[in-house]
Amino acid sequence: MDEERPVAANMIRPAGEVALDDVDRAIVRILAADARTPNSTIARRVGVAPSTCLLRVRRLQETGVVRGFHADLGPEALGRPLQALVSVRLQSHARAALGSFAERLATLPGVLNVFFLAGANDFLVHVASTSPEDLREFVVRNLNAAREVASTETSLVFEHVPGRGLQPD
Amino acid sequence: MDEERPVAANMIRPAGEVALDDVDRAIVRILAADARTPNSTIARRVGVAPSTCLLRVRRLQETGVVRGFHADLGPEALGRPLQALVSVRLQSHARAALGSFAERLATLPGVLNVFFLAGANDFLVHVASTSPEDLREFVVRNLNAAREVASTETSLVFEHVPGRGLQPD
DNA sequence: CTTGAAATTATGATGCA
DNA sequence: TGCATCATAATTTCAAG
Repeated sequence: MDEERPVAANMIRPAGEVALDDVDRAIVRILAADARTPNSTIARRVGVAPSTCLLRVRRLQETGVVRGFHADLGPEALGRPLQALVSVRLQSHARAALGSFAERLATLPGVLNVFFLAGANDFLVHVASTSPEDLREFVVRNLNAAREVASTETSLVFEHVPGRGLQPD
Repeated sequence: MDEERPVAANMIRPAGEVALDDVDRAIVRILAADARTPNSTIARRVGVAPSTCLLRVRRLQETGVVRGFHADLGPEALGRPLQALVSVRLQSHARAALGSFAERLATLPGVLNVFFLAGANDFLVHVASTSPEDLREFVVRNLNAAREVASTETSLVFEHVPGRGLQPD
């Protein structure tokens, strides 16, 4: 009696800014801090009825304010204590295949983010590795060995400080 | 009768890798995909009793495999459609204040991440802005104007592809 | 690890401003 | 339109086996 949750059948395209009132903003803040907070608790904290709160949360999802809820995993506990940012410069003729190349990168184990960068005409790969050897092999095998890649530059991440992010005031 | 949830009184420091069995890995995958999946649904999908599943989830939190659950917010819907990565190089004498400087940066609206980079002896700020003017003002006011900062280099993010991340096979 | 039962929560229908 | 109340189904949670 549950199986697949439709989540949001008619998702509004995240084209423009969505108007939020104080209740919406409070809900967003709570869900950003702890996505598993029960609906009834959110309702009480923001001062509305649970049914109203449920409607608000669903609307926030439908309007693209909330795109999803995810567990935040600990890299060290999962055996990937070493993070790096790898800046990649492509061959000037290989720009066409950029999309599919990055898509493939994004599916590799340990790849946290891929950023396409405008301006420098290259991209940045954020990766978590099990060891320095693993990192080196990742860069050599998946980046340097690719025909599309002209050069790479690897920077070790000494510390990662999550910002306050997108939370509304 | 709920108020503050203690979450994990005796949190194990994320010093080393944690051994996971198939059930743990399946739970992690489900929570990474949708952190609001009901415990009973997780239990059925991974093939254990709900009470067992609840214990597993709590252990995953205590051991640092799961650090938290967060709503994924849409930058466009929240009025910050423009993302950038700003590489910052510090004055060679200002390294001591690096920590507090980055801490302060991380609390500014729109700052998604701050990465301390070893090797290049500088750091990278991932920021979401409301407009090009807003981005420019952010860089000038919070970075260039700081005494500690020697130089910055801003790259616009053309597209952000989330990787498969840390999910176990 | 499971069963089972009590407390808590989610959710939709309905009525009110 | 937006919200609250209420009733019912589902879930969480813990004690025992």
